[in-house]
Amino acid sequence: MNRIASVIVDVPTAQTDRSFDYLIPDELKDNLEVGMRVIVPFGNRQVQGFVIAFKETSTVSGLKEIIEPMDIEPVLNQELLQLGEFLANETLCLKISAYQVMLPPALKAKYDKYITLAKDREIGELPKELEPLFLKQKKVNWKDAEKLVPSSYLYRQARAGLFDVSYEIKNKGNKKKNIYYVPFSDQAQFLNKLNQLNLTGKKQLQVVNIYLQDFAPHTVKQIETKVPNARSSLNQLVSKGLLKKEEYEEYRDPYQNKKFQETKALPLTDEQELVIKPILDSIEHSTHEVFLLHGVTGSGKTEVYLQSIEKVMKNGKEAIVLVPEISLTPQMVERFKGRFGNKVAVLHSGLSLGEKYDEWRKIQRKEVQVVVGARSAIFAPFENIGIIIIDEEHETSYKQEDNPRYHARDVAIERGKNHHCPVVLGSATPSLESFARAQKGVYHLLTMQKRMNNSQLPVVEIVDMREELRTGNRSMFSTALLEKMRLRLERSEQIVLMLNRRGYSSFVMCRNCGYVLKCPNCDISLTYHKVTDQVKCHYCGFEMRTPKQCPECSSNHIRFFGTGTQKVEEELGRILPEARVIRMDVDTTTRKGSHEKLLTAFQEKKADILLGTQMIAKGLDFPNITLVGVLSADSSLHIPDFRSSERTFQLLTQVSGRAGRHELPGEVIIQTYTPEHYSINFAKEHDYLTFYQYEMMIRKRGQYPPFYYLALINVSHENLQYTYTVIEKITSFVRGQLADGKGETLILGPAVSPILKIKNRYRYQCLIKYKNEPNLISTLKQVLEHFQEDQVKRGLHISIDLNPYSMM
DNA sequence: AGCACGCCGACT
DNA sequence: GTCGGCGTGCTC
Repeated sequence: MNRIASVIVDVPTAQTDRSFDYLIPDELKDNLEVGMRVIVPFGNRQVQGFVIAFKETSTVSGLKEIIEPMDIEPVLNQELLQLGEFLANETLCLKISAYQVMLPPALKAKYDKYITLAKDREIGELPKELEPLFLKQKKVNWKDAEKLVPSSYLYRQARAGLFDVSYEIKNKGNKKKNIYYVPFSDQAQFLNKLNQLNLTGKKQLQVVNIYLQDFAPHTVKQIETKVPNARSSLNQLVSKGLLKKEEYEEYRDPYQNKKFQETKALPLTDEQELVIKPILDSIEHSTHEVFLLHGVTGSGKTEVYLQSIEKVMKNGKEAIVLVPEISLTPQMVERFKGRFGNKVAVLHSGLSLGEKYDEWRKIQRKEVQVVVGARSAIFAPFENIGIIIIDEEHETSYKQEDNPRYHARDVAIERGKNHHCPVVLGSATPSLESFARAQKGVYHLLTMQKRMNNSQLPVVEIVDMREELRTGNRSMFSTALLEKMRLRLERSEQIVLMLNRRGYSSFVMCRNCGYVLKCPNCDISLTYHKVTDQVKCHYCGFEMRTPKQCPECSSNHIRFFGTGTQKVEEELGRILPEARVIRMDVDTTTRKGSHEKLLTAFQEKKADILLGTQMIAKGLDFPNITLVGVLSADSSLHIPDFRSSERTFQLLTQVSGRAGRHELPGEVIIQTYTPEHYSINFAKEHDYLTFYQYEMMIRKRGQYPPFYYLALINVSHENLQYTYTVIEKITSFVRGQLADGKGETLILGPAVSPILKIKNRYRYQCLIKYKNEPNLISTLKQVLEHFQEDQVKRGLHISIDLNPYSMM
């Protein structure tokens, strides 16, 4: 019984996207579980795989045996295995990719290829170049050998029998282990043994004294702080049987050096009471329900989350909290750690591979009950989830932009169903999709309209920059904004300035011939970065020295147009020299922890102005901010994407919410060249509902979500002609399979992607709009299958995104 | 993905 | 005739 295991192998292709059966060797029978990773023979090599099921018979004869398990306990539980199937179906990804995405990256298999000299062959038979390598070690990394001789030679000689080739799976995420010296047995026996031994060594006695005091495990390092060079004495005590050596797994705790202020549950406002009641009911009765918590900025959503989680923990269950890119909001971590202490694991992209692995292990070992994290934390391997919370549910970072292209919200709801628990989506500006569902009664809508501390929403003023230009103000600051900034500086209150464009200028043009510097790899103009005197491409990372002469006409009238954060910083230094400015954008926050450092500095009032891109719009809660300035609301408005109005509204509302959250009242200035735009005007009024209704009307007219579902097929290749041929074939195939025009399905394309070329690849797309299309998934799978070969051999990329969030 | 098998052209 | 090019198909 159970002699056979079904395994999904780590070979990411469509042809191998199914299970393969393997015999379980007798010695593994009791130690192998579903959900473990194993190493299996596949073809003539070894690969990693996931055991997804056991069975007694197989339709395949001549099964091979599993070589060995990689885990002591399963890394995926039953629910996650099933969730993988769900992901593969819903996002058209390979099963193996679905499973990989659920694990911390440290557990992803990496293979190394090695060659060894075959038996009865001599080193002398090797070419001279390889000799030193083989003299040093028996097993030589293929990549190292490849650097010295052509790989064709290696292949030929391997076939001819000079080398044996082997594969080794290297496990990146090594557990951080420490060796501890532990007193042998219990205290009585320890003393007993000590008396028998009659120790003479001075150092040994010193060491024993330490153990007599605390009777606890110590590392060599710890002992050596009291007894220098104690290593050999410790080892002697081990050989005498008084101590024993043990390896303990040690966690790298990224927050270990930080003190968290302990907090208690705060009394809830009437609104909060009203809102939390149905959530607590759902927790109590273990019913799955999706709540949309719509609360204005500063209305105290977090306290509702915290107290819901408290209830869940009291019931002995676990909680998952998703926060958009958490490193952005250390304040959030603080609140959770402060309330729940070491019961919280934190997972986000700012951690190292090892740190992520350690946090994940705490979850796996049930040492924590709460996980706070970015998107992928939705796969936390809990087994008894009592609530899932997604804060800032409208954030686009919850959608993963490469395979598997999943949305954390969908996964959360699926897991909520599995665990019969509530899912809470919170936002001041819910996505249209979610709010529409709440309106239809699919989600349970909960509303909070008042700010805590009785503070008022800030007064928002729109400044027409065309008017400014007419009155002769050519600076990037309107008179109104500048005046209000001066006032804040006088009163030593703080200012937040947002400009959604990094770098110095947005494009570089020759005034003589009109030539604009473009990226050689992408269809995008280059951005000037003054600090390094370089021009950079923000899509592929291309950078070069700024040319002194125009590459087209050789004139030296090269000028910089448009405004980025760097230029604003420079300008601020000129017009408000007394102001201390912190600039925060991708360029100043790449280093680990730099983000937090900048924010802390601002919090400690070491600066008057925080200037940044949209990354400063979220989550900041500093009482001293009384002015928010949006330098140009237009940059996010004119992106060719049907969601650009929604994003602009969300961004403006979020950033406005940074002002006047506490005692001091806040003010917001929005500068724009299109002051009549509805996104800007409804944001000014803090009127989500009217914005929602207006935008819904536009979506209905444009046949966009939430009225239609979308599927986007994107094709890219180095050759323009070939790319077009492929997308044309795909589009006409899809037209034939789906009810184009007949039912409520519309197929648009082929069309050029909004950015024709990125990283030297031309891009075309086809957009499918549908309401109910039972053939969709199978049709798209056929597309992928049909072009599978071209993808491998000709370097064609086809991506299919169901419910895309970026049309680029 | 990685590898064997197998069918065609250019050489000892 | 044979070596080696890379198109095709398979991996429990």
